[in-house]
Amino acid sequence: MYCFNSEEMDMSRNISRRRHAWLDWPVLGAGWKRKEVIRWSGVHDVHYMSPRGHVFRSKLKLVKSNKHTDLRKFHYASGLFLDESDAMKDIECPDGGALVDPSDPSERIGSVTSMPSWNSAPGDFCETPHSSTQTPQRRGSSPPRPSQTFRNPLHPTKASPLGLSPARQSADGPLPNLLGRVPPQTPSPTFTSIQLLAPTRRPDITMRNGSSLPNGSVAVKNLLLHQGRIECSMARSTDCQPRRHVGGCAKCGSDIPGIEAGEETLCPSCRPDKKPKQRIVFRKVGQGRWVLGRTSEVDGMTQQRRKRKYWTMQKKRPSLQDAHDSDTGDCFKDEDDIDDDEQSRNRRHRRACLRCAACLRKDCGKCDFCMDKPKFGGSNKKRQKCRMRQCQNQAMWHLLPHQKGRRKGMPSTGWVGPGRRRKASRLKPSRPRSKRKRRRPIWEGDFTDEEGGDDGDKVKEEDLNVKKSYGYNHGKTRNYSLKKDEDGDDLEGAFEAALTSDFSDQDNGDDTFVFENVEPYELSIQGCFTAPNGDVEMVASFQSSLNSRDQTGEPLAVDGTGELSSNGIPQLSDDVVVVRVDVGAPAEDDVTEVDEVTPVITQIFSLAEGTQDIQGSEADLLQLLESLRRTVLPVHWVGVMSRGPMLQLLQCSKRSTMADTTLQIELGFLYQISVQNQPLLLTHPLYEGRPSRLSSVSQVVALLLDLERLAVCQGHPGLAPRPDREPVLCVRAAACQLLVPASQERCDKCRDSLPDA
DNA sequence: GCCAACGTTGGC
DNA sequence: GCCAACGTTGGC
Repeated sequence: MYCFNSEEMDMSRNISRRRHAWLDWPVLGAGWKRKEVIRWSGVHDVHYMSPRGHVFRSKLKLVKSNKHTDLRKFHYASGLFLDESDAMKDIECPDGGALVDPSDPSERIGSVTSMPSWNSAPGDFCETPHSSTQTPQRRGSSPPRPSQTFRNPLHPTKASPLGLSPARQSADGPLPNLLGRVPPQTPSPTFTSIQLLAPTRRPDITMRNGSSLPNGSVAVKNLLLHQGRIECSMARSTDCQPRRHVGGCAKCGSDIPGIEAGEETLCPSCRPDKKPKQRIVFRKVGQGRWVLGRTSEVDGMTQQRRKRKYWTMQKKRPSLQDAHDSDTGDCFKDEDDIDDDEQSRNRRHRRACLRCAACLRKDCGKCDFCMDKPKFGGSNKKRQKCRMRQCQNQAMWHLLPHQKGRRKGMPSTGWVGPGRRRKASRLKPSRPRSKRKRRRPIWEGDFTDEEGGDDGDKVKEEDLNVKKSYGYNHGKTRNYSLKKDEDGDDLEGAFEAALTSDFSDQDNGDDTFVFENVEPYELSIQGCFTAPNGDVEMVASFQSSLNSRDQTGEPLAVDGTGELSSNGIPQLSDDVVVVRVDVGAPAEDDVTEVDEVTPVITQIFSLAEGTQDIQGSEADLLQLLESLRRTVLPVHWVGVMSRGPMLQLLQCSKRSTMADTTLQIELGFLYQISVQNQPLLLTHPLYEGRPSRLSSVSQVVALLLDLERLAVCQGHPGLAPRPDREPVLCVRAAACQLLVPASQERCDKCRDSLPDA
């Protein structure tokens, strides 16, 4: 076994570092640099830097910025021109105008001053008779011949573990491409098997112009060898003549019908039957999530553990965690998790739930992040996702729309972002914020929500509540008239304006919405309206009407046909304007996903008088669901169908005081309310004066609105002493009422159980 | 090969 | 502590 000495180890490290360092790349001209980046996954990326420091990460960008230079034959990965004659033509003919860019001569590839003529360069290594003239090469009549050589002879060196893959490719002879074909010209295996495996030997590749190519790249070498443009140290030896095939199988030499001379491939017997079996298999198990091992190798326990680790990792990140997601699993890790966690840290997490309105919308094209994007004419410095597209549940806090106000340089017209937070007076809710929204209490066994609960987080959470609650109890009515977005996406416009309405500095600077006196109502994302003229309009004056359980006339019921009114919207009341938002069929995915976190109700309570008259069908529930989806629900309430069949209304925001509350409507529109899997007792005041069945949209909305005025009883801290800094775990009194008015922290029963009570 | 954007870092 | 800048990486 060969052991590296310290010098070789240092050199190897240097080589490794060099692969991430900028190297001069005179092929493109003086001042140009090139860098190879090897990703964690093993993928190689190549970047170029102009003399002015502009970095190009793709050939497209390179070409775009050098429109006057023909880079069609520039091999981006290797950094060389595939056809030397073309390269020389470009480089040697600056006066022809092809290279001249008066506007930016320093950026020009292959400018006169930067790249001397290959022919006249001192130390020209072209030693063949043809090297003094370009004619044969230009005409393409001469077969490729070694026209370049290493200035410094190479010496066989011991193999290094670095760069094994390309070396093996060379050592084993030419590898076929996907079609089983091999390059027509390959260097001697004797040479490649030793030299390309020796990263500790990095002799310079000397170009004709006398400049040295940094040859840390195996790809460069392979290309040069492939093109016959360089020679190995044994170039003078007859053993080092490029192996050439006239045609036929490159491995056994047999003729292959249909293969012309000069074209090489592998015969069927020599061609690999199939792709080699991967020794390491990553399986994609979800959006952005991968697991190691084949399906058969991943048992349920492993999946569970990996899922737990995934969320363990997520909990460490300062993000706004999705309400459902963080409820899964505990945060304990076993020893096996450590390595995987280390890997996980190296991977990026897609900060998108892919379900919220922000995730589903398109780039606004107006925020600072969009303006930074190259497609919007930006310089790509920020490289951030559109602010309006930042996930409401998982985005980094500082990227959210209201976190970035107008700054210098932002346009004064058009959308200017949500802006700075309003002055406190404008944001102040009608009652103390602490009473309006409370943090969820910590319950026994609940480890999901309270980590990092420092003051800063509290502030952020409050701000989040601000963000997610588009309306406040100002005692005013708001009329929204939201212009359709430029791309015609109603939802975008609605969401954008919904956000903007509360956070923009320009309360009246934008004519897309106005404020009038109306009872506030927290508009959910789905609560946007489309006017017949195509504009998105919203009139949020339905608080009173929706809340009127005893309003004159029968509450709007979903009729047997499920028909809507003439304008395609369910009739709620005269002062409610509802516009279709999502008329698609209930997404199965949604049902499935929400189902995972749906509390399991083991006991059914119903206000129906007796169970013998249960009537109705699943179709009735579906019609009710469809109507609910077309109407305005209190913020973040979502209706889904689940097994039973059962229509469930869930509060999707974990920040809501109703996060743990579920309204279930069963066949016959019998319903029940559960809080943290516990049924709300029939004696609860919430049931008073309420119909026994929720057969209409207005009844459902009214109940949800009433629920939003409540909060989950925080219980009382247990009697068991807790060490300092340990979270206080709450327990409930035996007869806890579960839901209390939002102004109260706990019900009477739990209050009586307080230690000092 | 290219784009999108996540996550870190250095300057302020 | 904030944030502009950008290295870096995942996905297509």
